[in-house]
Amino acid sequence: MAGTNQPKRDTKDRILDAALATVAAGGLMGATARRIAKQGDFNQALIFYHFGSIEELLLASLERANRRRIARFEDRLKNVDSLAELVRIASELHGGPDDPDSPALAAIVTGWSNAEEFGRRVLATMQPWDELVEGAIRRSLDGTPFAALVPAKDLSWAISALYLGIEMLSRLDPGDQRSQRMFASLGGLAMLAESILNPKK
Amino acid sequence: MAGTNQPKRDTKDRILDAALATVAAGGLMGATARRIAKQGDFNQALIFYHFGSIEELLLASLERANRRRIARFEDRLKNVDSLAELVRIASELHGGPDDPDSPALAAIVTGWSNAEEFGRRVLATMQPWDELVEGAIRRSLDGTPFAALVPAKDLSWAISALYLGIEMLSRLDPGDQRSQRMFASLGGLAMLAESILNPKK
DNA sequence: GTCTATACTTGGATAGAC
DNA sequence: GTCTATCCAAGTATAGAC
Repeated sequence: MAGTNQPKRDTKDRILDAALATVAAGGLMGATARRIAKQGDFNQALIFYHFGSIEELLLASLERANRRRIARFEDRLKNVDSLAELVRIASELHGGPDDPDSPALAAIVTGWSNAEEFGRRVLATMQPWDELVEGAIRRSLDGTPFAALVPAKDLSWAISALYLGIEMLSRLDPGDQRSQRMFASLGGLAMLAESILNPKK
Repeated sequence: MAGTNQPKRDTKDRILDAALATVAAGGLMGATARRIAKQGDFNQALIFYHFGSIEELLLASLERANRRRIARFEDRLKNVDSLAELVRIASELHGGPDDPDSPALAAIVTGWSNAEEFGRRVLATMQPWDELVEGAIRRSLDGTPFAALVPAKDLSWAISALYLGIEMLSRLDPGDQRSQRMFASLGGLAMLAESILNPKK
């Protein structure tokens, strides 16, 4: 496959770029062969010639983008030795405006599209949970030093995110063993944290 | 709309049930009008008569299932006053075998299907991250009481889940303000936890 | 390797009988 | 309110010329 030279200037890369851009713009369901080809200004048939199918193309683009991100972050990650730093890296990874792949990666992994009407209504559905969790957090932290330091709203949002992520991951994972253990550990952690911070109870 | 009586025995409910079941089985992309109708053993045209479109049907089924879950849990949630209990509820919510809606809800929210070949490959893509994070956690917790109590593997899995959830939520959220603040709070939290547990640093 | 043209399939949605 | 039949659009994929 890696011949002596390329005829034009790596068409496969152009296709991969176009796939990512198309997913970023319209979500997974919007990433059709026709639209990807239009986005990258090449012929639709090339996708099948080079990748065989849309699924294969999507996976290939995910894998390439992921390799890039890992290459950019692994040195730092390998030397992290504080939780605060770890959170900072995740934050960069998430919000970095210099990485155009980010939305496409999330879309391929999570599978749903951009924040149109549909997205907003999905979000609205979750709001009552958010409020319930926020109240629970407030009551939980009441009287601990955490109450002043961590806004309950932010923490409840994080918990919503964590919960959704767990649903998603365990859905991709056939066995679903890890989520069970994870919840157990998390429960132990929460209990420990409370006994340290709020022994009065 | 709520007439004096129903002709057969609430067809709309049957359609909603079938939609949920179909999504649970084959993911969002597998939830086509024809398959939903086959699943519920009714006519395809009824979907459009009662709901107008597939999107509307999916949203309606999400909303109904969500209302049910909230009704079942809100009393307990309103009285939670410990983080450990909160985690326990989330765990029940996640793993409860008595709630058949769970996979469908997650699928509608997350948008991608069941753990076929595609899902496994998506998962495989994330494994290197998992390992990097696990290492970071081990080094972070080294020398603290947490090291013995919380398996780094479980914690790293939780962090992967949290991260994906954040990506997903902030994608649904047009403004994307909350994720910024959440990361800030989370960073502060991590720093605080470390200064308490490991003042030697 | 790249293009044009097109075959084939599936899916959303509607018309109109009952 | 439910059924049959069908239209139409969009999508994946392939054949074959260049």
